[in-house]
Amino acid sequence: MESSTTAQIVRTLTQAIVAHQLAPGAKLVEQKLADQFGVSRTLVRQALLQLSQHQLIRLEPARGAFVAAPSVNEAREVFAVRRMLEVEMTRQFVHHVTPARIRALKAHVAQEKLAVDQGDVTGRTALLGDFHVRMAELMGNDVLAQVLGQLVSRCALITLMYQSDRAAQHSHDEHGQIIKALAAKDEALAVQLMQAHLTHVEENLDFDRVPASVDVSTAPGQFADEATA
Amino acid sequence: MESSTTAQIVRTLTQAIVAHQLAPGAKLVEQKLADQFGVSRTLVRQALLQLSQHQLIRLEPARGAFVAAPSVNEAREVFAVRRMLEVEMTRQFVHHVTPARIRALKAHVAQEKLAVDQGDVTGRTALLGDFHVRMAELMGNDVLAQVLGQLVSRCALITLMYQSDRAAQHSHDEHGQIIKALAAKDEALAVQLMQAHLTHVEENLDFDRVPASVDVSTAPGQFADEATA
DNA sequence: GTGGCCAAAAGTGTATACACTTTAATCGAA
DNA sequence: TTCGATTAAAGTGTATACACTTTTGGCCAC
Repeated sequence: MESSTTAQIVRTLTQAIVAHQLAPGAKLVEQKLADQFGVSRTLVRQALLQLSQHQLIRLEPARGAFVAAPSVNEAREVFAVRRMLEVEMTRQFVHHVTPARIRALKAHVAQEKLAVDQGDVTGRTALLGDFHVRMAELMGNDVLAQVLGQLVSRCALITLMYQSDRAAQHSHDEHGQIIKALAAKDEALAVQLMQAHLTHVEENLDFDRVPASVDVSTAPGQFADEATA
Repeated sequence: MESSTTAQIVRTLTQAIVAHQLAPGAKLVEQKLADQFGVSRTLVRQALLQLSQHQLIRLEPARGAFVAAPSVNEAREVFAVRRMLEVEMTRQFVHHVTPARIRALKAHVAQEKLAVDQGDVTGRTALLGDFHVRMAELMGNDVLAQVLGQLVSRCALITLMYQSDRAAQHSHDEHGQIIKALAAKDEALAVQLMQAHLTHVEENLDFDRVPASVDVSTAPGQFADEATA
């Protein structure tokens, strides 16, 4: 279950950040994290360094690590890049459709449905993002999957900062439609649906909502206390 | 000139790797690097961690750091992703052309010409790659520039491993043509040229050449001795 | 009260120390 | 000689120590 301890810390913190157990802007104090994980600051620092490269935290010299609070502008840029990649990915996917791949996507969307229906915000957000990464993996391009994975992580943070609540179900539905178009090998439709899907996700972000307004106290996770800084 | 020491080490090592002063597969021993840079292993380890995330080195647990030797398959994947991004980027660039931007690109290509004419392999490779990153920057999408920057770094390593010598001039020429098409706001032509350009770069890679055959001893750089391991 | 200065506390940045793993070298037996 | 085992050397992984920076809290002057 655990690979290199550092990787485990990165995973845990990533989840905590993406799930908003750690609020954007919250400070991450090395010694406190070290105590929580039962390791020395050395490993925590390694983890923080990686998280900063994933753009999930900001590292200010001599001041510390702070959970990233992506700007509206940055959000738009991330989505622009995703559109570039995913529209083309969808186009190519149509020509590499196999029954097994369609099955894999359907299985994934089934998981999404579970999370959405149960109101599992954390799992839901992760799964909705992973759908896109899964497509990349199924196309057999690991580099694409990796790049997309990074972008989707950043989107998760952005989404949770700005997304209005009812958008999840909508995203889930659109994934289903996309799969149908892929299965039918309808390139034009699939591309158009993916394009629209990404646009919807972006448009549904409510950039007027003040980021700081997200309520942390309702998520009594492992790190809730940390987020109050 | 130097920001955080670690970043400086990353830059220096990146250059050394991309310029083949450190041969693919060469082992990087932490203490030796620490001595060379006049710092402790702590900072070297931070740098190595970052380089591994950039896919420029492989980090094998308890065994050490080794300069990456990208496989043919990985090379193709990287180029596939670049094509996805850059074709679309080119398409959009046409609609955002300004005289200043065209001038900036021309200035860059002028630098390329200098490096190519002088036979400056290191500078040449860096500049030929940076052309694409520059386009992203000029479009004002920092996220795109960052993602592309990573991919281009990996390409530099790949290119230097596999690229036949005469390809640099060709790439340089194609950059010039692309700029012309952009200046003329000819979307179809610009896209087609970029598409062709990336295909050429990829096709010109000679995957039959044994990677280990690159000659390190002719590059008497700061780290030439390291590369013999 | 308010603003600014000084000192103590908290926290980060880097180096060092030490345990553990891998690698190599040496020696003995077949 | 060659193979295998044993042991020393080299190297990595993690913790700790300590210097330096930032933050905080209190005190005094105004």
